[in-house]
Amino acid sequence: MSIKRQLQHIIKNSLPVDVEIDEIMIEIPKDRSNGDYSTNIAFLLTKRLKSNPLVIANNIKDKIVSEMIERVEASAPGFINIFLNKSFLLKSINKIIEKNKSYGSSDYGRNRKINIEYVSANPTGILHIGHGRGAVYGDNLSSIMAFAGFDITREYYINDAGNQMYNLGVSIKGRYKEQCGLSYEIPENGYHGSEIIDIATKIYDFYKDSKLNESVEFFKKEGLDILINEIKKDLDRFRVNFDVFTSEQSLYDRGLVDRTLDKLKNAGKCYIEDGALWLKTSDLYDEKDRVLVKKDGNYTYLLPDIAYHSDKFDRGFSGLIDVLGADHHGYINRIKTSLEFLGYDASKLDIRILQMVRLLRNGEEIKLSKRTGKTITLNELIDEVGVNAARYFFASKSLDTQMDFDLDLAVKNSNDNPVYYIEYANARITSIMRNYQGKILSDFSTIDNEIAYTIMNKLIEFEDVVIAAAQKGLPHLITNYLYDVAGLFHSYYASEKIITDDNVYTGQRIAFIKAIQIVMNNAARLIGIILRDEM
RNA sequence: GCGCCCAUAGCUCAAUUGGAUAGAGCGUUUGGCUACGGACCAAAAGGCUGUGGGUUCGACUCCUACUGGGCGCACCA
Repeated sequence: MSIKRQLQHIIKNSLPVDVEIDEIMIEIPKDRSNGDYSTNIAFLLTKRLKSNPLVIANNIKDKIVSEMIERVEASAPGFINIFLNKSFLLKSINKIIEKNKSYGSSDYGRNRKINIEYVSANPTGILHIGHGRGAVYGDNLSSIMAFAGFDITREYYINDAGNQMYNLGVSIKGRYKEQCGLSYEIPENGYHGSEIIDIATKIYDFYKDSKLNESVEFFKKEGLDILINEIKKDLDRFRVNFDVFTSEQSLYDRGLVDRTLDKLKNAGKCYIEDGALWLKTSDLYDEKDRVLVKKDGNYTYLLPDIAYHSDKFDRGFSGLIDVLGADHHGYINRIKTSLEFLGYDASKLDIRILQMVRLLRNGEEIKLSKRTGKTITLNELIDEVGVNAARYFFASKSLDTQMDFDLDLAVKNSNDNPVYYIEYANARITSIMRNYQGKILSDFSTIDNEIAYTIMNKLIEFEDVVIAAAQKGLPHLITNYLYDVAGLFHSYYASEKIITDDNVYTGQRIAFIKAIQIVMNNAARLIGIILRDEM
């Protein structure tokens, strides 16, 4: 059980009245002279106990007793401050070593099945930096929630149907004709990225000009295969993983889209106007109604999207999470409304909006544009700064932050990147371990260093940090935590020598730094960073 | 115009989602390499948290009105 959870139980038992366990807020004071942990429960009980918080705190404090607690103080205006005892902290070192890679994991999620959908970039081009942020967020959230005891399915939705696919086919065919030395044109809403030219070149190299009479459909299929492959390859390189790729076309093939349309009609939520079929989404959360079937008989993207989300619910997930860019925020209300119409609980669909990444090069903004195809690809980014630094960069910012990303600056600063600081701590530990030939001990009678205790306090917090990150969907709590641990280790390293002639002294410290290393690597793994042992 | 998001040190970002004296990195300044890896450590300077009101024991955090930015407002996805 995590430290906070344990303290909640201990405090609950000390109270004169019954409270919900989660009403007891446990915090870590910024100033450690206010305790290792503190609670504000006394403030919350003022009305029920008809007394002032400090009096309540004083009455409660002596009833808070546990072998992990050294002492408890009441502090104005009513905080209860808890100090852990040192032998408890020291014992945690053995616990960490014993649990090793599973240290920090918990059953907090009670195995609830959660589906997390992220990236889902249209296969009309390769991944650029903007996709990187969503990819890192989704991947990290998945890892963190899985570690906190949720049953996570990582999913990518491939929009391989609809008219953007037709435009892809037309664009590739145009470039193919260009390869063949013929006149060509790319339509206004076609795709102009250099990868489209690459695809046409591949087709030309293979078939020469024998495919000039092929329909757009042929080029569409060829392009789709190549692009999906490229996307998967890039994600793999970026250590972003998926369990399931769901194709939009497959929803049509399985008849789910038509069935969804029928259900919506039967629910009485559709009407016809101007030759199109509308869904009355304004009945609930949406500001206006949306078209499901266009005048020309084609479906809008919304219909298969509703079918897709229904299918996810039908697959038995108790919660769905969609990771979307800020430019899609208008989408939330229409999809939620649609799902309610079909009888699903829309509150179980959690849509996480990430703010946009503004791309700069030499301080100048690069406008993403289909027309020019100008962008910075994910691959370019990785080539320049590496996977670790790129992932850390995205992971360390909260999703509400509108970030500027200047590739030139990133390359220039890559040696100052916090990830190096973390890796350096890991490399130092590895190096010390290599230099030590003796035994690793499991009692810690000689360890008595303030920084060391601060570190132990930090290490035992890990499970709570993971739970908080999972619960709130904030992977950057893990990056912050990891950075803190690395910093503490560097301080400790400077404060006392670890390898000496004294085998007891050294063997105890080796165990300690081993525990630090375990926690650092577990945290790093959750955010897709692999710590090198050598710099 | 309407809706969502944002505004914190010179710059890039945190702040345990309402807690105690708002913290890091970069940059600037000072000190430390005969300590296991100096890509490090110790320290200083830098803030009316965009502005004005409000809510309460307590506000960067919640409400409200402004100011300034990002993103939406399709029979595109």
